[in-house]
Order: sequence, then structure tokens, then C-alpha cells
Amino acid sequence: MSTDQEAISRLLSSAAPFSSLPAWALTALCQSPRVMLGRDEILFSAGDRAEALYVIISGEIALEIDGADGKSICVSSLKSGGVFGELSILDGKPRSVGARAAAPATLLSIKAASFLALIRAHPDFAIAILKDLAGKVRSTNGHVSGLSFLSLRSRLAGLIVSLADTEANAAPSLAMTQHELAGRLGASREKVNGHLQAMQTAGAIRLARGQIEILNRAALRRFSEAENS
Amino acid sequence: MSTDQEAISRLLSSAAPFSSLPAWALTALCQSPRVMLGRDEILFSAGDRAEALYVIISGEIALEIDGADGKSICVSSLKSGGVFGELSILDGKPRSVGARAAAPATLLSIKAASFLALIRAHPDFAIAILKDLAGKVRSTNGHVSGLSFLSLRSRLAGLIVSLADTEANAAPSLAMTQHELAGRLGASREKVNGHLQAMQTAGAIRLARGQIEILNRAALRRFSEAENS
DNA sequence: TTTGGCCTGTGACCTGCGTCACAGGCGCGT
DNA sequence: ACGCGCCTGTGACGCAGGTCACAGGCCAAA
Repeated sequence: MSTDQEAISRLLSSAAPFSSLPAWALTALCQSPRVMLGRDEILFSAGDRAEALYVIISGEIALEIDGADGKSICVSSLKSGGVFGELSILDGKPRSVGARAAAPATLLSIKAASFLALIRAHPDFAIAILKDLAGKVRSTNGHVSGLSFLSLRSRLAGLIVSLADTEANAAPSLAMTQHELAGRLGASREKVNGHLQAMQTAGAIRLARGQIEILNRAALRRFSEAENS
Repeated sequence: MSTDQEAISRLLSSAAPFSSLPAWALTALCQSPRVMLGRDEILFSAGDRAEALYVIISGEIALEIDGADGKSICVSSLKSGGVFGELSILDGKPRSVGARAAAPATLLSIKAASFLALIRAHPDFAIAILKDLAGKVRSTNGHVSGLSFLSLRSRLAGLIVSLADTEANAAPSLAMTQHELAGRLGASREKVNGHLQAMQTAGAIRLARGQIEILNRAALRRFSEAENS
């Protein structure tokens, strides 16, 4: 129905990389096929051949790398308005990460050809995509720097803070299991638990089943920086 | 002199992202100011405001992130034909990494404005730069995956192999100190030495002052994969 | 209500790696 | 020739974090 199209069109025009496209191009984009994923459903896996890239209309997509023994760490987690899967479209190589729906999601699937055509036709769009990619390089670099220099405790605190910051709420609570947290950090569930306990006794957070309530952002930030004490 | 210009122009047209530009644009680019750096000279540091991006004409540039206590790890190391410093030009944010001349280098310095103009005017160039960035995301993702899943020994062996592969020689030898190696891995010099010793007694390499001679690539590759034994 | 599965909490144990300390060798500058 | 600094080689030590094992609580399905 057309109200659906309008909603998507509005989403696209407010999402970073697409805002530079003219309205008619957006409405054309909205004709792209939609993909719906249930929780934990896999959209593609590392090594797959790529045919399309995706824009998240709703839900949440986790991009993750698989390790040797069934483990996997989450490289980034995108929400509504996020674009992913462009890498393989741009360089023609197989997917370097896997994409899983961390929450039930619906996506817009954009064919390689139309994406490349958009880039060629709209320099501002090309620059927007370049900006987006630049942001990804920056964030991944940050990831490397964290892994190399920070203790698990610091990274954990940092992750919680940054997740909390995406929620507007004053005392937000994150709905994720400690297992998921561990996955995003490339750490073991047990150790994550240990550090969470420490933060709880420090009064920074409160733990519940599948839930972390942020009580004191400042204390958390202290955890995330101080290697001392 | 004009032969100089020609050489640079040839370099540019053979280097990945510039090959898609018309000749006249290349010769225009060659008018850009040159920068010469001595060994270990610093071009810019993380946090600096950016005004230009750079193309390596000769030499070697290391991009590195600084840690808390004077340590730094090398994110990537580029040689002739490499482009770096675009991130900040694209998104206007300060430099996220520092650039140091790992070997005496001469660079072409390209102003932000002319770079952006090139992108706008030449869609193929834009796509080439997108490809380049995509490759950087891929390589940094690989870095993360290595840090998360692999032992120091594996990463060390992998690094040596990949460095050796850039040399055409059949039994190449890398000219770098164990200190530098450690820096690229985010590890301590002592442990790197230990693993190198192991590889030497296994007959995979031969160590000398500031030099590593590759004797047996297959053995190295085994080191880089096997977590067993 | 019972059962089985997931989530949390905690301990014991092992290992890889950083740190510190030191020793010897090569090379360069004076 | 001499000394000093950088590079390599090695051991002792401590710690962060992975692994394993297990126990208890919540929830949903039968």
C-alpha cells in the first residue's frame, strides 16, 4: 500500500546516505523487493557470493565473523536506516562477514546494478556512501585499538555506555543476555559476568535476567577509562 | 623536470584508484605539491585536523594508533601507489590514526577540494575510491578477527607470510627488526622473539640482525593456521 | 505440575602473554 | 680504539582471561 511506501521513503530520506538523493530516486528505490527475517535468521554468511546490498527498514542486524570452533564475534550491529552489504557489491569479492537478524527485521534489498547506477548518476550520493564507509573504517579501527590496548573490563563498560547512549531514556536498561554481550566483545560469558558483578557492587548498574539497568553513567565511564586501581 | 612528471603520471595510472582517470586529470594531479619525509618522520598524528590526502610516490608509510603508555600498533603499512588520509577528507573528522614514514618517502599531497571535485566529475574514480575503502574495511575486519581468534604465534606467521608475498623473490628476506614486527602485532618484542626462535628451529626461517630469511613458506603457513600440536 | 532448556552466578585450574631484568653482539660515531 | 646505543636472546614472575564444572532460578511447553 502507498502509505507503506511513503513511510519507507521518509525513512530513506532521513537516513544518512540517502538524504542526498532526489525524491524520485527514492520512490524508485522503494520498489525494491523487501526481505523479512525472523529472529536469528541468517541473511548471508561469510564466503557467500553477493548480489545485493541492504537497507534496514526496521529491526536489527548483526554483522559477525566466525572463529574456528563455532564461536563468533559481532563486528557491528545496525538498526533502522543502516546500510550494509555494500563491500561485496563494490569490489565483487565474497562476503567477508555474516549477517544475522539480532531482532526480527525487514530490509530493502537493492540490486548491485541499481546501486552502482545511483552512484554514477548522483555524485552527492557517492560521497555520502564514501562517508558511510569512512565511518565504518573508523569504527573498526576503534575496535582494533580497543582489543589491543584495553582490558576486558574497560571494553565492557565502554560497550554498555555506548549502547545506553543510543537509548534516549535517562535510566535506560539494555535487553540482552550476558552471552550476547560476551559475543560482541569476543570474550567468555563467565568473565563478562564477573566484571558486571563488579560494576553492580559499585552501584553503576543493576542486573536482572536478560536485562541491564544503567544506574550511574559516570561510574560506568570511569570503569571504561581507568586501568588503575 | 618533465621526466619526473611522466614517471609520477605513469605511477598514478598504474595505481589502483587512479587508473580510471583520464590522462589530462592525471597530469593535473601531478602538479600537486610534493612532500618528502625522512625515516620516522611524522606526517600527521591522530587528532590532527585534515587538509589533504596523500598518494605515496615512493617509500613506505605506516598508519598507527597510539595506546596509553607510549605504545603504538601499526594498522596498516602502505607502499608506492597507496592512498591514505581520505577518511578525514571525506567526513571532515580529525585524523583517527597517525602517519609515520617507515622508510624515507615522497608523497603527493592532494587538497581536499580537488579530491572531492575529482570524485564529482568522474564516477569511475568515485567507484575506484569506494573499492579502495572497501578493501580497507575488509583488511581491518581481518585484523579484528585475527586479534580475537588467533594466537600470537599464528598471527606472527601470517604476517611474515603476507609480507613475504609482496616480495617476488623465491627466498625473500624481510628487513625489519623484531621490535617493528612486535609493533605491527600489538605484542611484546620478547614474545615475538620466542616464537621466531620456534620457527627457526622448525626450519621455516633464519634469523639475522634486522633480517628474517624465509626458508620454507609451507612450514610458515602451517604455523599460521594450526592451533594444534 | 513437572520437565527440560536457557540464563545467571561462582569457583578451580591452566595458559598465553606482558613485564622486568639482564647478557651478549654488532655497528657507528668520535 | 673505545664506548655507547640498538638489536637479539632468555629466564623468572604475575596476571588477565579462557575453559571446565557445577548449582540454582526463571520460563515455557507438555
